[in-house]
Amino acid sequence: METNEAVRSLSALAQGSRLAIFRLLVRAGPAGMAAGSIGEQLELPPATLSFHLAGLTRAGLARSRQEGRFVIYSAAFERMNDLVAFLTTNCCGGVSCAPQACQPETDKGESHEETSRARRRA
Amino acid sequence: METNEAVRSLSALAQGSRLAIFRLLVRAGPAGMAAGSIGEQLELPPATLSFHLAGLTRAGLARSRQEGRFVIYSAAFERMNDLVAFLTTNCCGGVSCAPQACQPETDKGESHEETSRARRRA
DNA sequence: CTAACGTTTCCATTATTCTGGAAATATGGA
DNA sequence: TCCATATTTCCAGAATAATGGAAACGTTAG
Repeated sequence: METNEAVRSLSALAQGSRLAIFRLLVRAGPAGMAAGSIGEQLELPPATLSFHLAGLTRAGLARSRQEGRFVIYSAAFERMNDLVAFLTTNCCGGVSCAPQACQPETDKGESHEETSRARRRA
Repeated sequence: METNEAVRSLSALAQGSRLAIFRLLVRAGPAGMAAGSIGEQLELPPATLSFHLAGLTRAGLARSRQEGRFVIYSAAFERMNDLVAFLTTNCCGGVSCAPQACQPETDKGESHEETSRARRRA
């Protein structure tokens, strides 16, 4: 993922309504949700909702498909994963520091070697 | 992690210079980097750099410690991990959809079927 | 065709953020 | 003490983003 794409995606998520919309779509899975349902659930007026949905779409984090009279929005999971990877790559210089294991000087009695192997399952 | 915290963190990352700074710090690991080195590497004037470092710090994504005449900044890995978790939780309704496995209709072929069912293990 | 519904566009107002020069503030050394 | 170096604060101009009412647009059913 390129830096500019990442900035666009992060900008899209850096706003209360859009973040709420995105998380709703993440929950909804590939099936997605109609624009109206989203607006109803989050209590957003149509114009505002549409503005934010357009933002998420422009950022590549959501897609839409027409289904009858409804427009169904769904999260772009692949893009979300790319973004997460972009943020965590080369964590600690790439040396034995799986993302979930990055815990700097925060705690006291932790070892310094045991986390070298990545645990990809959460 | 709370929504407002997430928005603050995402806002902090949603800007080219700050994203670059953060990734530099992620690479640097817990050792961190002096403010000056960051500015040098990214060619940012002092005022601009300080502005963005303050932003990252306010957002909880970086911390600073004084070391002699230098101020050393380092990434707050724990916060970064919280943020990633926040974005990916309840992916696909929580049904057997580990973050890295969320791949909806990404491929060239479209799938307009009801994919509300979980895919076991990608 | 017409009516009804769902969604988007238009628009103006308001609010927030980015930028960087210059000056102020810390820190350590001579 | 005084100087050099490192970083932050002050400031203000320029740019960008959020909001929501009203109207326009698309789609389907009757």
